[in-house]
Amino acid sequence: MSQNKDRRTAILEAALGLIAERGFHGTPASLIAERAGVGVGTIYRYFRDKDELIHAVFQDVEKRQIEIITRNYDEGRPFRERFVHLCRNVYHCLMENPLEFRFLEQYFDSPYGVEQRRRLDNLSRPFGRLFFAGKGQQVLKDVPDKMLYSLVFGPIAFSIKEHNAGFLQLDAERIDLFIGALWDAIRR
Amino acid sequence: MSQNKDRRTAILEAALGLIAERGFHGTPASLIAERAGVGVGTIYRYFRDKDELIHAVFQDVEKRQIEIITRNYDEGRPFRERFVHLCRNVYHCLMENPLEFRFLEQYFDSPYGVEQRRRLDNLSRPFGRLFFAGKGQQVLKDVPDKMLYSLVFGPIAFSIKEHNAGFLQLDAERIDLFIGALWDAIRR
DNA sequence: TTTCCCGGAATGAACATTCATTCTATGGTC
DNA sequence: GACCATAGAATGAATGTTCATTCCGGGAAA
Repeated sequence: MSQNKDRRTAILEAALGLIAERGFHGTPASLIAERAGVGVGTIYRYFRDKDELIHAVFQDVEKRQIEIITRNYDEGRPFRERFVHLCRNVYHCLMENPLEFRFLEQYFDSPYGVEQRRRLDNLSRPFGRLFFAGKGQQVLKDVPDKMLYSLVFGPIAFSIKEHNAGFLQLDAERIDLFIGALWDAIRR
Repeated sequence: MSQNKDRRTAILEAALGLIAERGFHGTPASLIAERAGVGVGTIYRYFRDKDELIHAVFQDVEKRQIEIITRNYDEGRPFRERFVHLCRNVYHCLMENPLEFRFLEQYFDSPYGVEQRRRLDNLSRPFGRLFFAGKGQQVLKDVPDKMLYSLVFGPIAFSIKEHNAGFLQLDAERIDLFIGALWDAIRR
């Protein structure tokens, strides 16, 4: 019973790690099976085919991320404070698990993820509410939400890539510096 | 003589288009040959293997982009004006050729492009000089160049993706609105 | 015994790459 | 000009490899 759960999880984790490291190309089912400590055939007991496996990995990752992003989030706090909190959480959860980040990168920019592009909205729903309120209170620039998303997520994703590639050291202080700049970009 | 040039070019263009549309996976050499109006074997006359072809496509695209970005660029103009000019050109050249943009996206976020990540520096060298001057004159935030890059290229890339996916209409006016926000993010 | 789950060898499809052969262009000879 | 010889480019069928997926023998649980 929990054996099932464990195997499935092992396969998902192996796939996540391998795909993050080697891309979709470079990770044959045989490798996934090997790292998961499982026979090749077993993969097909849990997932119809490789595509289904990959989408399952995505959903798994997404679920965890949403959980982290909204952790300790209090809609009652002042506006800027909420923004900083959310951004910190985003940085946190993307930097904490570089594997997940690399997987998401690949996923969204590949045919797999194109259909799911809208799902980004899930990740950013709390931001959506924040932006709505902010525009209403004339705190934020009065531009389409998508523009605000771009101004916030664009730099975050870009900077984490640079960080992971070793070109930019991102410590807590730098991150707050960044978030300050993001705020400057979206504030009225 | 120019026949050679033409064939090579035809192969590069076919590869660019197909990879942009279908990803690295989905484009076998046979398809590239077919679209280029060329025998499969011919590809291997011009490129050692598929990897070399893909890197060649990248270099080709990069060259054209640099040319466009620095077009009509006058280092003598005032600071903010230069910034706006460069940003407009970046938007312009990335939006003008969605195929090239999609190719670059895939390339950079795949094992192919990781080793070339540094090359982004080529694309952004004029920005580098701008940032250096701007920090010296205390016009820009005194943070690492990579942070400034992230604050500028991150939103640009992100917003163009949204545009290409049909979620955000980007006309000249919007673009200038964007560039204004980018400026707010990096200015002191 | 029956049922269910595993592993991993076996299968076949999809590809990248090669290479024997066919073309084409050039220039020398009459 | 007509003819031929040669070099080197182009071709695509053939090859070998790499997978995703299937299948079957074996063993654990019931």
